[in-house]
Amino acid sequence: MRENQADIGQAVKVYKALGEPTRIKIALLLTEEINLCCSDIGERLESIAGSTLSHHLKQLTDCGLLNLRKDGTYIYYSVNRDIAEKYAPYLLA
Amino acid sequence: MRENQADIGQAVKVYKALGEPTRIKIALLLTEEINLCCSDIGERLESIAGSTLSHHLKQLTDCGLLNLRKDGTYIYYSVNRDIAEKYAPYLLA
DNA sequence: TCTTTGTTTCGATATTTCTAGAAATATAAA
DNA sequence: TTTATATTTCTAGAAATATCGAAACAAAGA
Repeated sequence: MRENQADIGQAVKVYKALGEPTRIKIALLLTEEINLCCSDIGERLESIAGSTLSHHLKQLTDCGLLNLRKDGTYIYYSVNRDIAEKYAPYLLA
Repeated sequence: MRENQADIGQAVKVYKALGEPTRIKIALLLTEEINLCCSDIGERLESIAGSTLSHHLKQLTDCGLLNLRKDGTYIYYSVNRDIAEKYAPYLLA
């Protein structure tokens, strides 16, 4: 097997995160607009419960694809470009 | 939204296919060795039922990531490099 | 034709995932 | 402190997915 088999675990997580319509929309959204917080993202999607959105954002951050920055009550999300370029540059195209 | 939102459907399918350990192993396997048939792939994975393998291969081909070539009783699989490069060049690295 | 080998389909079960509401936590502002 | 807003956690039901064994299908060869 090749050396990149080593981090197949992260690859699976990243692809699993992107293999769901709502989450890939979030990822694409964050490549267009930076500095969106959880509720901003919720407004740009159609009718999604906050708890559901939180669940999706957790998967996207857990796999390393999204960075977060806390600012008071808000949490701002952004795409980790290194991870996106490595696994899914399609997002940045 | 951006123009690449158009084929988000295929992107979701590709990433869903790759977001599972067995399937990403199959994809990586096929970037190393070409001309493997279903049972060859089965031998290189550990204890997987033929029906399960068939199910995984179907998802990988349905999303466009794998090509297949029938030759008599055998079906040989290969990675579709255009699709891999577009969505997951990580596979070819 | 019969047999063997390779692959898929079917049926069933176990597990995972998606989704949302309610409750909890955190921070800021009145 | 009380209130309001932002986000997460808990819980549960519904839907999707993974897995396998058995049966079916397909092609090759004896």
